[in-house]
Amino acid sequence: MSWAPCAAQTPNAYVADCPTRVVLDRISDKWAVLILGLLAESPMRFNQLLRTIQGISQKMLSKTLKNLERDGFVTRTVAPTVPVTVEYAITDLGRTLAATVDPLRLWAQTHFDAVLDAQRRYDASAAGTA
Amino acid sequence: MSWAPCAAQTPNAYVADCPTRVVLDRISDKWAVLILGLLAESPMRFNQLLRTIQGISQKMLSKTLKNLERDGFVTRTVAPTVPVTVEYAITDLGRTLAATVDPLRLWAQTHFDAVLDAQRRYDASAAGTA
DNA sequence: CAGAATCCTCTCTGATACTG
DNA sequence: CAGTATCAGAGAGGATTCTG
Repeated sequence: MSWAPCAAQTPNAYVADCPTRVVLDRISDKWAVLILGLLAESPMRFNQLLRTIQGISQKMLSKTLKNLERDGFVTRTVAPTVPVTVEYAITDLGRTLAATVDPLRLWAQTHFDAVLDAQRRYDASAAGTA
Repeated sequence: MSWAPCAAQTPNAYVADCPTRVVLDRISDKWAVLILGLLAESPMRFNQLLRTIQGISQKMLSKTLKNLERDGFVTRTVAPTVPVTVEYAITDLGRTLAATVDPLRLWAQTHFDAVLDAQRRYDASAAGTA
């Protein structure tokens, strides 16, 4: 709902770029990338993720996992043990996404200081402006 | 405020990865990537961007540009013409970010169908589950 | 263990009106 | 032209409670 940018009819390729927005929206999920990264290392169970991430609510974990599963990035496997056991694992598709997002992590680490510097400069001059 | 994941003390590298989150949060700004992409092609003025993007509100454009400027991704240049003219341009830092995000665009375009397929399958089976 | 359902708050965002 | 200020609605997300 409300895919405004998709309706834009400008000749610019970036504007009408819907698939990109879909992906970016998933990436922007505060926890999605984090979970994907964890699952890329090894499959995990629900409460295991809940404990590992620590800061995520049960609701958000549930919701995020559901989204990731829906997009085909992770699989959900239920083992009919006594207290039911559910394991989440990354898919091949999810793995390619994780691999694509990874450079962003490196960029962030590399340019983090530059960004912080820019912010400090901006805030300093903005203080005088206001 | 509320940087929960930063507070997590797990041994996993992904969890405490703050710079990544900062970058992802900026990327997740619905319009930030779009604007950055436009400015990467050529500098633009405020209303020019407003008209080009078409679907963004003036408020969001203003806010997003301010954020991008604060992070050092774009510059804001005021020309003291009769009705004041403001030009926004991408910086070198912004350009490296745009370049890093670009693979994500390609990934999105390449795997968009796979994601849609996964969603359809999920929705179909979910219908039976519910 | 692995969630679903409920409540409630707080932010994001759009629409509208005003300014230099 | 290039914004800022204000109001109001929608939705994200946390805390808590309950279930199979």
